[in-house]
Amino acid sequence: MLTEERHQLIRDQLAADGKVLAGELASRFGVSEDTVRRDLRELAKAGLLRRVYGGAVASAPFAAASVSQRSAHAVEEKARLAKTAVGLLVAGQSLFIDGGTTNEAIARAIPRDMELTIATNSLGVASALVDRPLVELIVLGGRYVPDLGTCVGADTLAAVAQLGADLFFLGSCGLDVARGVTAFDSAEAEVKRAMAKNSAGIVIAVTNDKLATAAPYRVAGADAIRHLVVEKTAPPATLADFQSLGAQIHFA
Amino acid sequence: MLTEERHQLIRDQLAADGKVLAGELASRFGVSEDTVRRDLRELAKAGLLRRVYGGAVASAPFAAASVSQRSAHAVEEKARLAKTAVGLLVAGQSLFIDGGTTNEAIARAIPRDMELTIATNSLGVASALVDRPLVELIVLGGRYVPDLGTCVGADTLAAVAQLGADLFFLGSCGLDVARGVTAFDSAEAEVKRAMAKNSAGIVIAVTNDKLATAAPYRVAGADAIRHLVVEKTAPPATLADFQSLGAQIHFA
DNA sequence: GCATGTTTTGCCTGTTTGTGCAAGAAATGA
DNA sequence: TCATTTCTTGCACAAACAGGCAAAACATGC
Repeated sequence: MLTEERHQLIRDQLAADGKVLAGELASRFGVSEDTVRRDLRELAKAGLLRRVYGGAVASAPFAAASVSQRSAHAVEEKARLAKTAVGLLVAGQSLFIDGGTTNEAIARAIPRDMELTIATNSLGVASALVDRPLVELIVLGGRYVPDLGTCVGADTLAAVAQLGADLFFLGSCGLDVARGVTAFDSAEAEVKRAMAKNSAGIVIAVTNDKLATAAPYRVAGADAIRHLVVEKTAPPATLADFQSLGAQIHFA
Repeated sequence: MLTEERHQLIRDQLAADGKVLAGELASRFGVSEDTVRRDLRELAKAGLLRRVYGGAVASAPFAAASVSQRSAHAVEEKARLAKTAVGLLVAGQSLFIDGGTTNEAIARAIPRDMELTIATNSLGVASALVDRPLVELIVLGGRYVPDLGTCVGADTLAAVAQLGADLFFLGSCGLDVARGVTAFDSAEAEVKRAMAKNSAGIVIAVTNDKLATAAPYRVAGADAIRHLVVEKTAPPATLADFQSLGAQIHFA
């Protein structure tokens, strides 16, 4: 049996059942589980499936961008980043928080006994804050975009324009020294720019996979970042670049 | 069975039923309750559900403290009212839906295959609609009031003023023939009035305990009600009064 | 044919991850 | 209050994992 042949059969079963088991494939193909694991690893690297313990599942192409699907990814890391990020907060501050799973983790990590004013266009962030009695929550309405989990558009921009904040927790889609902070969506980037304009400092918390990557729409230059919260394992060279542009680095 | 698979099934049931029981899941998956508890703990950590004693519930704003206390009340009745209320909808319509547990039940009851434009100031309603791909959702932002589960204030009013709707699902606090539709909160009443003004017809769905009661702030006269959805056990005399003022009565 | 280098595969190594069990803590309901 | 259920924590075991290694199959050049 050819390697290519196995790959095709794996993809077929994945399309039919939505999942495959490593052991099952091994006995079906008459090869060792190690070989199957290698196959799965390769296919995962090509983005054709998502590897999980015991096998693999279909890498939902449509829902990949959707917030609900993403949030299962790198939960631990994001929780650690969130914990460090909330350490930057001072009681009484006012914040902008936009969308993204990292920002939702930050919202959940905000201590219940801290008095804050928080404006957000993310329903996920808003939900996380509804039962915080000391948080004055301002919802930035507008047209809701399911893929982003946030509100965007003219209404959102108008609402942002009327507010100011001490800190802006910017959910970054891509972060690169040269290209700055970038987003995948034009309307989303516009809202982020408005928030950045009306806040005194920008805080960005990112997992390693966002570092040194860029998306089409520019939000702000790398020099606009006041605080950068990263994992301990982040590449030091990249961090040094951001630091030289004025960003304060915080390790989670 | 893959861990990932269990997580997905848990989320599916959560989306369908709004709750899951640890013991039930364990026997359904053929694993120990400890494993299910670990699954639930992980999903809760990712913010995908809210852990409760005995299982888990959907992590939506309607699980917030103030609202959840109410939502435990008369769940069955409200689900029936909701089912009848969505029967009034026609594909392509635009709606205002404001807060309240009954309106949240209505939002959940909206069929997934119906195309609608829905504007709401309730986070509970909004989160119930986020995964309806055919619903164009407009969030009416503003200052969030935890006790109400809705946004109110000048920003909300400004957003409402820019929109119009075919129907307005008015979450009523009190409903009396003489005093009309009334609310407990001044700012809340103001938003309701704005929505009523910009919509072609008002729909009110109420449980019996709201009938023939009144709250301090007046929203609209009883003659403004186009559709009134009530329980089968509602007092006929009261209903006759509303009917004589032009309301169409629908029994759940 | 022969030698060389590459690819694929299976096996072995230690490590990680998921699972069930048991004991103690916490929450619930009478 | 007490009894029961549910939950968390620590532990042990098995399954699954990545990486290194060597044998076999294959291609390439002489």
